[in-house]
Amino acid sequence: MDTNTVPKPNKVVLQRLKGTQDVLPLSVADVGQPALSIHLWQQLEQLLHQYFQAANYQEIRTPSLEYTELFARGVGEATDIVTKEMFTFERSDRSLTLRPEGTAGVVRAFVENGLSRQPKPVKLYYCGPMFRYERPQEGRQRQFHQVGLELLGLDTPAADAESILMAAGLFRALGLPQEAITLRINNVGLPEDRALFRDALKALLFAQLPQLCDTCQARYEKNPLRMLDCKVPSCQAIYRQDTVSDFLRQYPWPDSSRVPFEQLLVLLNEMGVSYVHDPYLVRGLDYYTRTVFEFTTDRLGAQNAVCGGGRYNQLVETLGGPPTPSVGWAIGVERLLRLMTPLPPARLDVFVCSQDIPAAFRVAEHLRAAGLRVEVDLSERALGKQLAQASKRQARWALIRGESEQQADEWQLKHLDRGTQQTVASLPDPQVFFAS
RNA sequence: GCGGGUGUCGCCAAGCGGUUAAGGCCCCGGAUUGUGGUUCCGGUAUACGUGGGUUCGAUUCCCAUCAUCCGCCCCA
Repeated sequence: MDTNTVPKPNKVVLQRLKGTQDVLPLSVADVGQPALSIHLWQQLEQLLHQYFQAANYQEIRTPSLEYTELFARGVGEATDIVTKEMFTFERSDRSLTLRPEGTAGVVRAFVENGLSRQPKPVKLYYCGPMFRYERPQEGRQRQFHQVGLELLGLDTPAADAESILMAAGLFRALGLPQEAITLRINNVGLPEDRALFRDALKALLFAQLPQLCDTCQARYEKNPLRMLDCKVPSCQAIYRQDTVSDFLRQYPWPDSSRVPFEQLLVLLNEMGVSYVHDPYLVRGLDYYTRTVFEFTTDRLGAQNAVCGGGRYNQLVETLGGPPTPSVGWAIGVERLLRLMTPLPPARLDVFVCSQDIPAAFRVAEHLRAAGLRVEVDLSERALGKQLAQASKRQARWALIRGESEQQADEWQLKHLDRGTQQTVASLPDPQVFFAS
């Protein structure tokens, strides 16, 4: 470091934090650009609430800030998220963290507010910002958003199936091309069974341990299943050899870990949901039991996961609640938005050009009450200028009032696409005059 | 944390050692003191990311730094 270089006070405080985004409105003319717009966001949100509520899921909103301990215990002490990706700070000798994912907070609220006493299953969904301290790149931000579903209090193949169907159905409802999305699914067993599975896997790989990368060697001790997720080619070569692959595919899981998963696959087949049973699929969060799944796409660059989830039968207990087997998933909203096709935005119906401001406000209120989108020109400029504004804003109609109209208490109604114009009353009938 | 690319007005973008640092879009005004979308004219702006170095002279070359984008890792 060059010690005689004194960094000058800069504009940093006036900039967005790295990895955060402003979501901006786009004008009608801008739509079609790939930029993330508030317009597309609203399109998603509107459909989202309707979609979940149609299946009787209730929205839950939990704080963005929680005690650090919640995530340490909920997500898992050894996970990447907890060890290196959390925004954590100290306040009044408590450690606080901006939530890196949604499930832990939802489960905390479920326990704290006694939702565990409601009839099971409790069906919840959420949508909100999450925070992870990572290097930003395409499809990855430090503040991003997730839509999540949690189905609490039931351990049936049907519950797993519904959660997956809800995700797949949401993609369909949002108009995503089906061929762009792949469902991958796997069984990681119940904890007590997974311990044996893990030991068996370690025994199988023991001989090749020296050939594995450093990360894999560390995972061999701490979290052997995550080894399978390794991207290093030399490691993958080892994991993909027949002995390992056959082991994964043919591992004799006890009935309690195996049967419900097989029933789930039958249900998915029955429902015509296509999936890939990927024995190498493992997930980075510690709380999953038995079913894990992921929806991936090939259209988003390196960040190919759009939805991840699975069953978590012990998390609620871990966080101090009664035994509550549950299943859930989360979708990355920004990634989802990039797969969506924007609808044409609603167009401005009426632009009111007048220097008689009270009359302009009155007619605007009148027409808005009928559901029209109406804007009043506030510039007090010449009518020609105001009309130019009407065009720039791509309004369908302009209501024009100059001196003579003010005398007669009427408006000139101009259809801006056709150029036709007629005289209307001071409060024209929306049904009659703004029909087409 | 580790690689690679890129930084010139709000946006796009020329200049690549000596320029009043082009041009286009947007915005504002005028032609048109009451009628738009076309056209013509004019106008606003702390624009060369920041700090050093080389040089008589740096937007241009070198170094560092910051920001941003893409990739690794990880995840949604």
